[in-house]
Amino acid sequence: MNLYNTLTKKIEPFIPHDNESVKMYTCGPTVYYFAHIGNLRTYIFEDVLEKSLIYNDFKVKRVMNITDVGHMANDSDTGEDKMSTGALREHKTVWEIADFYSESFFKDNAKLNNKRPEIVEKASAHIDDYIKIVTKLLENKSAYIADGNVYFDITKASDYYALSGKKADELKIGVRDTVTEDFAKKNPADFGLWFTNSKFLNQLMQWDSPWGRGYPGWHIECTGLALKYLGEYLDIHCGGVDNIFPHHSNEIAQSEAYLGHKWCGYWIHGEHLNDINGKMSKSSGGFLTLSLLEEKGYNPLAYRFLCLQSHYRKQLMFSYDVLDSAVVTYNKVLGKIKMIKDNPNGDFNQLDFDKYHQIFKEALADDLNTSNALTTLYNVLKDSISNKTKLELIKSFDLVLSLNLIQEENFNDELLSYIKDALKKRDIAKNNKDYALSDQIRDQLKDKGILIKDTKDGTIYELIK
RNA sequence: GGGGCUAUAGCCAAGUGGUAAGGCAAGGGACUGCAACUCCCUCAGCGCCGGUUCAAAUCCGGCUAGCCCCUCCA
Repeated sequence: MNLYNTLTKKIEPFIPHDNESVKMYTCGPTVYYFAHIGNLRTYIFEDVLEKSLIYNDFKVKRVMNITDVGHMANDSDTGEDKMSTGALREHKTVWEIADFYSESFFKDNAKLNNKRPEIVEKASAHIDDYIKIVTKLLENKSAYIADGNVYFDITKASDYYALSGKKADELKIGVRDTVTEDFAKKNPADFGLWFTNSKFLNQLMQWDSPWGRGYPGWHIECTGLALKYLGEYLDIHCGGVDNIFPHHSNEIAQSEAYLGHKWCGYWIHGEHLNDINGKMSKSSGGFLTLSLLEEKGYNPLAYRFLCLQSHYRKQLMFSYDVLDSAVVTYNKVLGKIKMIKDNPNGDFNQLDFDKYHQIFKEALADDLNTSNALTTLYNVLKDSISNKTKLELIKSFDLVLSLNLIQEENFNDELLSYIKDALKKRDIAKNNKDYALSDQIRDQLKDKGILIKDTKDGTIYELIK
C-alpha cells in the first residue's frame, strides 16, 4: 500500500512499525458547534483510509480524540443559527454543550457510514496524562515556566519545521494583532503546554496542576491520548491540512522530546472542501451541515459519493450543481445494482472475482485512488460476467466505499403478496390493452410507496425512499 | 512577506514519457401502449511560453490564474 506522507512529501510504501496492528491516530472534532460538511470530508477520508488498510490485509487500531477543552470559552462565534446555539449556551454548561455537539458529530458520521474509531476519548478526561508529560518535559529541559505558564522550547525539537516545510525566520508572528504576542516566550514560536495565566481568563474548564490551577495547551491532548492508547510508536497520524502547522508540528516536537526517539512515521492530511468563496468555515458564511443537506432532501451518502469521486489530497469545490450530479450518478448506480440483484443469473466465477477484486484493491493501495475504485465498480456493472459474481464484488467493494450499494428491502409477506397480486392484475390488464386499468394499478402501487419498472426480463419493483 | 497545492471537454475526474480512463450533462438510435429504467453510438489533445527527448498532459525553466497555510480551524 502506497501513501503520500506529508513528512517526506512523497508517496511511499506503507510499512507499519510492527506486524501486530497499524496504530492510527486521527484528530477529532472540537465540539462547541456543529460539524460542517467540510469537516466531515476529512472524516470520510480517514474512514476510507482505515477501511482500505483493512482491505489490504492490515489490522488497524484507531484512536480519535474529542476536543472538549481549550476552545469552549471566549468563542466569538459568528456562525449561523445563533438562536439555538445561544439558547443552548444560556441554559447549559460547557460540559453539556460538549456532549451535545459530540453526539451530533457521531450521528453525522453514522449517516455517512463512517465507522466509529475503536477508541474515542475526551481530551478533558486525561488531564493527569498531560501533567505527566509536561512534568517530564520540564525535567529534561524541553520546557520552561514563564509568567505562570509552561511553554515548550522549540529549539529542543530535532527538526521543528520538518513537517511544515516552513522556515523559522520567515514566519509572521502575531502580526495580525501584536497585542496578543506573548512576550513571556523565549522564542515566538514556542507554544503553551499548560496555562495558569493567559489571555483567556474566562476559561471555564480548569484543573489543579503542579504549576497552579489552569488548563492544558491545545496540542498536548493529542500527544497524551496517542501515547496512552497507541504506545510509543505511532504508524499513521491524520488530520486536515490546516493542522500541519502548528498543531502537528507541535505534537511531533513535544512527543519526541518526551519519548527521546522518533514517534510517528506517516503523516497523512486531507484537503479542504471549498465553496465558491473559498474555504468552508463559519466566518466565510458557507457553513453547511449534513442536517441542512438532509432537510433539502439529499441523502448523506450522496455526499459521501461526491467525496469519493475526487481525491482526498485535492481541494474539492462544493456546489449544489456538483452535489446534484453526484446524486444522479449514485442513484443510477443503485438502480443498476438493483437490477443485478433481482436477476442473480449465472454461476459465481472465482477468476472474474479475483480479477476485479485485485484491481479495486490496487486502486485503494495507490494512495487511496477512490476515483479509480469507483471506475472499477462501473466496469464491473458493465462487464458481461455473471450477476452472482457481480454481486459478490459489489459487496466486497462496499466494505470500503460504504455506500449501501446493496440495499436492504423490508418487504413483509403481506406487502409482498399484495404487490404480486397487483402486478398479476396489471399484466392481465395490459394483455387486454386496458391501459387505463394498468396505469391505475401502477398509481395505486406508487401511493403505497412501490415504484415499478417494466424491463425486458419482466416487471421489477422497489420501495421509494 | 514566506511556505505549499492546483490548473485535463459544459461539469466532476483518471492519467506521472509512447498516439487522452470513467461518470454526469448533451445529441442520435434501440426497446416501450405510456412512464421510468436499460442498452448501443457520438462528443477534448491536456492554462500560456520556451526547453529536453525519436516521443511530453506527463520531465526542466519561466509566466498566468486560483486556492490553502503562516491565527482557533477538518
